[in-house]
Amino acid sequence: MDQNGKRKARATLVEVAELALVSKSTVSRVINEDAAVSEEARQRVLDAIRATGYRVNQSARALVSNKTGAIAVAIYEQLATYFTSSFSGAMVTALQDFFFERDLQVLILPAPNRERQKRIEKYIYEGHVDGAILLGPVREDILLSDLLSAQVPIVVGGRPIGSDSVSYVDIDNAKASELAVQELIRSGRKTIGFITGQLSNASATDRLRGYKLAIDGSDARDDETLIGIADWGYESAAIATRKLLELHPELDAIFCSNDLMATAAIAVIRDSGRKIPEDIAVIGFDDSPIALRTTPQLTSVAQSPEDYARALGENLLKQMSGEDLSPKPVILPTQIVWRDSFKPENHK
Amino acid sequence: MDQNGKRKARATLVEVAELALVSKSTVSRVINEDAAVSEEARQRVLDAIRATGYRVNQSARALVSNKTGAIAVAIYEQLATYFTSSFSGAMVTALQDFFFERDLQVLILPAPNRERQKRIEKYIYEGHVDGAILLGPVREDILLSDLLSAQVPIVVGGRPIGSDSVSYVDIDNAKASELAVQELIRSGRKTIGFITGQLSNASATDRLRGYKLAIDGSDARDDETLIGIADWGYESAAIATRKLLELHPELDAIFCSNDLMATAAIAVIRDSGRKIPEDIAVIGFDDSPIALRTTPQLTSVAQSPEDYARALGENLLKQMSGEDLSPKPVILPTQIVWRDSFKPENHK
DNA sequence: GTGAAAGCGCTAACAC
DNA sequence: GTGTTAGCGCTTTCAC
Repeated sequence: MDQNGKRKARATLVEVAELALVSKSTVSRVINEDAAVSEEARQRVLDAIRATGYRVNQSARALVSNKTGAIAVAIYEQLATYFTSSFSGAMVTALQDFFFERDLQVLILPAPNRERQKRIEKYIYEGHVDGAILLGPVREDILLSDLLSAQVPIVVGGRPIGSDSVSYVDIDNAKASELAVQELIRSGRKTIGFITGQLSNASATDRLRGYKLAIDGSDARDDETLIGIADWGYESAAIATRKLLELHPELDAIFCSNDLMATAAIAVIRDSGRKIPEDIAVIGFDDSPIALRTTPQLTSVAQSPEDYARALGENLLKQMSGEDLSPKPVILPTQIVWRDSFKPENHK
Repeated sequence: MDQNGKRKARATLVEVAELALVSKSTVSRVINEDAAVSEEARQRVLDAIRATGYRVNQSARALVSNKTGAIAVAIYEQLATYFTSSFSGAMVTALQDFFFERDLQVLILPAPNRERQKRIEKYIYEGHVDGAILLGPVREDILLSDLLSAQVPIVVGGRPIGSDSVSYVDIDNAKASELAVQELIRSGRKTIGFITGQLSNASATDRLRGYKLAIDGSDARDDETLIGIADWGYESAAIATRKLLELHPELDAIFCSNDLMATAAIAVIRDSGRKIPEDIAVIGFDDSPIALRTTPQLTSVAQSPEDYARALGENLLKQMSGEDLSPKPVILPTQIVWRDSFKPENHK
């Protein structure tokens, strides 16, 4: 069998059947724990499988059953960058748990740029997977192209900019942001800075919108220069905070679009000799573990990674079962987790 | 076609062929840019593909061609944890680049625990992918089970503990570590601490071995309590360093098994009021970007993520082509990148 | 409870 | 250049 050093060919169903003295139908039944098979035949088949080292050929199975048993989780960003947010990390882990329990394999597909995104979309619609979850800054123009017309079950995490022809799960970013800023205003803060992440991202624009809404309906200072633009990362947020402090020495609160940026803000504020929350109150977004590691600990707007993952998973499963094909958004609630960087009672 | 609201069935080769008035062979040729096809026929086929929205069925193609066009990169660790090391992040990115250029799709498979590892190994040997790269703390007993007997092309990143029946790529951890410690000794340091990562990991044990080798052949203090055990992370390394400083106030150097832990060591040393490198020299491992962000900047033992990725990729490709099936290690060289936390001229 | 037979959608000889 | 044909390895009716 192995005459000239070649790799031994993989055993097939037929070979197992021959060795077990049954038909390949019976072998198939045993493998799939399907219909009733006599215990005797079952044992013979199991032995033959062991003897031949048989493994099912997934391509063949997928061809006939039209199922691959795999789910793509495409991440439209550099992986290392994506996983710096601990919300993302926890969420992807929860996603894996969700599908693991349902016997589906999660494939993480990194799509850091346009070229790769195209390739991954091709990978998805050519039938390597039964469905896909798209994470990160997904843009409509990229999405709509081939993926939607291919009718593959798809759910996006976070509302894709400008798109309403695809299912997505998101939190009410604008509302969450508005509520947080309102709390700052209620405590008597008047000059409230805002540090935003990249505005190519829908959640960034929504959180910014919420901030503006809260400011608009109040007596707090309304000034475009109170908005610092960063990129979700530490460095850029530190720079933005420094600039804010220079421009507005009377600043008495900062709301940040994520916790990592709030960490930077806290460091810069403390370096400047100001006290938190007495002089400047700080609120972050995501309630990630780093919110516990700052001094003082960070008040943050929370979303549950587990709930988020479950919402994504269930939506996808529904589409995969053909139950519910109309695109629909799922909006998840948030709440503020109060810590020392700002509490409602910290009046100014 | 879409009578009762059902999803429109996907077009097949035959339908395209009928519409284009050619045989399915010709359609196949056009799709695969294969043999010569008359320009006229080619256009008709292309039009028909567009008209029908045809997409190749990967399962069918894989069944007959015995190729999936995908490579698994299994990560035997929590993804978020794995990507905290910037070497890992850069390496995986380089790996993606490597395979992208060769038209192979990289699938990241997170295998944080035994249960998942089993599932992923099954996924691999059932033929979803053409080959696999295993990263993280891979253990022999897990590996050898089914994967090797299934004869799937496999390369491991980092020598798996106790295994020699699988190809792997690694740096010469022991040698690299020994050289770094020898430099410390040569500069006159006598009480050299070592902070190790989890010893379940082969590179951790090798780096520790190199440290011991260097100490053994020298007049530096040989004392088990100079070895601090941490888990590659910041917190545990900070604790280990503090303990080291308490136990050995005369400590004049610390060598850390990775840069993140060296960062922690630096912070603790500076907190204690000691100067780097005057009082205590510090060397890290990996030359990751954080080595540039410490004060002082960190001297570190370097391995190139790109070279590492290329070595993994080429080894795997060789196995996939059937060229080279014998398991063999590839050992990559390292060098010390000198920065301010220690230089050869910083004599004690 | 079991087997025979059809066929999933594609590629790859092999003729013409 | 193009069509015909024979499978790839599996699941799944449908008889028995």
